[in-house]
Amino acid sequence: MTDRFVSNFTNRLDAKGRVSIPSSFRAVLAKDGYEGLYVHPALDLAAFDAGGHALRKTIDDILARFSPFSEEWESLSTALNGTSEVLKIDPEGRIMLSEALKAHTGIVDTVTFVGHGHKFQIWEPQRFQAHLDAAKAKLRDVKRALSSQALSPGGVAGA
Amino acid sequence: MTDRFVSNFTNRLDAKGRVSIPSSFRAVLAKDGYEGLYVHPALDLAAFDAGGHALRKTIDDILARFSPFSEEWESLSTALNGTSEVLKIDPEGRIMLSEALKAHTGIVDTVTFVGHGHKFQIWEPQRFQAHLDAAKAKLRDVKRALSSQALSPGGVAGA
DNA sequence: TGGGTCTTTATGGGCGTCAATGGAATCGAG
DNA sequence: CTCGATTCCATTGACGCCCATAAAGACCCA
Repeated sequence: MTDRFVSNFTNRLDAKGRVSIPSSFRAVLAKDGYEGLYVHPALDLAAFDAGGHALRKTIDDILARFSPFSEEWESLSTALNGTSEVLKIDPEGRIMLSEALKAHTGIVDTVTFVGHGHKFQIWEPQRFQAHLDAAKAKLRDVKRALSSQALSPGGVAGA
Repeated sequence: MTDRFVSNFTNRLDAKGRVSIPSSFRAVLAKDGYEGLYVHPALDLAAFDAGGHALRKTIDDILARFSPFSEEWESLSTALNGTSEVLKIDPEGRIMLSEALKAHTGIVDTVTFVGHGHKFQIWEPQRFQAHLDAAKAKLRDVKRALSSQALSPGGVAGA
């Protein structure tokens, strides 16, 4: 139960710009053992990816698929490594959002944390809602494709 | 007998918004061994799917088909991981329904639990009744198709 | 088979604990 | 000394855990 980021939570920034990481996410991070919170802008989205060692590993794995001299490697590494930050987590489990993070996400005074298994994302609530609606539509398509192959997520139960 | 969710039960929410998971379902969950109750909205139904490891695995399997950081992975994970929740089960076998769950299902003060083998569904009783009627009508069609099909090999299309 | 009892399950409520948040105090670099 | 950052303490409300009760059913026995 405490080894994956799931669900979504919306918390408020206080006057100093601090915001609490949801308790269940903190539990996952504690297990992961990373010092601080590793974050980088999500590719093509107005969100940040966040996590610990598990997230770092997926980044390294992705980069390992390309030759270190290729253009793909260069641009991916720039996006994933070059613009990442490590946010400090205070004793109450709060973080301070950098200006870059707020600018990229459009966050003003409310933050939505979205679980993605090995990582989670940081969104401005309204933008997340829009993104979620789009994702649901996409899931419908994929589900239709998959169900013709006898594997369905939330549809008819097999036996 | 205790490894599949079967039958349906209707229980009431108490003043604190708690509701008892049917005893026979608790027995299945205990066997599954998952900590808490894993739930996510059914895509095209006003219901939630609920279960343990078995349900969780169907989601992981779907995501495993895509590469992390791909657009497909992102949106599927948003819809699946981002809207899943892990509800705590109290010592009496009760859960608290989240606001998201109540909103999606239309549940106010009564809940219907419906067994689906490896998972079960959570419904607002009236809506479930309507859904059941529709399912029965559909079943008649399937039976008719089956009987007029005599004994030829091959499968019957799913829902 | 009928009656009585014990067990289980659903449900209600009290209370302590923790999480989210706010603000004060402390620290450190310039 | 001052500003910003970091840690420490306080508040409030939600939630988890404990115990109580009622109703239903299982079980036992004559």
